[in-house]
Amino acid sequence: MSGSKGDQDRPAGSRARLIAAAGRLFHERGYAATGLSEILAAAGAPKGSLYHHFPDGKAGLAAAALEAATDALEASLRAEHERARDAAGMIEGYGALLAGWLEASHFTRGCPVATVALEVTPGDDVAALAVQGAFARWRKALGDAIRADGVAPERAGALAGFALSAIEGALILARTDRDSEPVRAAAREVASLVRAARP
Amino acid sequence: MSGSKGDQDRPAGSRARLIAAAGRLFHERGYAATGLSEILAAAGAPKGSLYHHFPDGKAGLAAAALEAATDALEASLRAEHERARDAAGMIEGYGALLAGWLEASHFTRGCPVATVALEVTPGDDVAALAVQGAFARWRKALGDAIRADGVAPERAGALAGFALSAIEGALILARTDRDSEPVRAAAREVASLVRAARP
DNA sequence: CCAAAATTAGACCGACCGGTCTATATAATC
DNA sequence: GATTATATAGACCGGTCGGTCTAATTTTGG
Repeated sequence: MSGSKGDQDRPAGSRARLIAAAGRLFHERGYAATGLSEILAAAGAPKGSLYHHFPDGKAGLAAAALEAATDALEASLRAEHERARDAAGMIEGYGALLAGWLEASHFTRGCPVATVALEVTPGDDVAALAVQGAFARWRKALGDAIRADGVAPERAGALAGFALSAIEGALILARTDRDSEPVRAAAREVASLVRAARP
Repeated sequence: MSGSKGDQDRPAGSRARLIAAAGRLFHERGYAATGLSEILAAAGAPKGSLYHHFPDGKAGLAAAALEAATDALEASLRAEHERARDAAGMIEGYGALLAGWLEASHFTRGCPVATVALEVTPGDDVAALAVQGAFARWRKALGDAIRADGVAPERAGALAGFALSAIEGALILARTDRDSEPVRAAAREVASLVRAARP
């Protein structure tokens, strides 16, 4: 093969196509509402491939898709931090980015993790951990950036959590109202709080 | 019967029991993940009753459950406004209320509307409208309270939307982390913003 | 008391669910 | 080129899905 194992080749291995298709469908419709047959059809793969690459079936595929989405979003967040000078600018820029993605998907894709997060039931340990981990990583990335601005660690942690809350919530409202303004507004409000917390 | 049509009697008519059971299950697990058979079993009603009271089946039942939940939450919000003196106090009190409910349900019930909101697909017009309406009503209730404090209407509207975003997002994080602190924290942050906006 | 309406009851339906399994094809390794 | 992993392919399974339909029962109104 042209790439190393785990990389997605341009013609795309079926494993990568399955993750991509599952990610998109879970993102838009949710976990329970998405059938394996839809995923298979979207990925152009037979069932055998799915259970070869993901012995745990739908749940394993979801875990992989969740992790991929988390990686991508965390990378975007950190990239946005490098682009902007400070944490406040990062947050505003990230809000704009998310708002743009939401519009581009015609308001069908908000936060890929939240969709699954609300379907997790006590007992779904794998999914619960994946979702928890995703939020924890974003919170850490946000906290790192805010602390780098000289904000007191305790206040920085609180602001990171609050920023995450506000943006997650705004994504839901924006998706529902088919209007990305709430996301940009939330980012602006939070950025303003972060600026006020700087020494 | 002891009550007028539409009221839920104490022994409870099957219509009311269906709405209650559906509300609870959709709230905890989501729409797609909840089967009719579970709802029927929880309500102790046969299928005939469901399709008699809700000719549109699962979707109609969900709409009714969503409306009931919205009514209850809006009433709580307005009651909290009467209890507290001002909008900021109302928001903090409401955050505490939501946090308490989340804990009481062992972190299985966050926002009943958000769960369904994220499963709505373009074409689900009834559900989309119900969800949109729920958020709009809460936003209005929040805005009314903030305006009553003398905050400029434009700023009050923005703060109401932001408050809703923050609390909705916090409910997701709190449910995921099994820790209600994000909800109280979000309410505190928003309340502080509202106080700062007063004349 | 009886007819009419409202409600309950659940058997039944085709479609689809996620998952298993065997057979085949394609690559990698010797 | 033979052998062994790796991956593809899809028929097939029991179970459950949401929904329909007929019959029995209860309640209501005259």
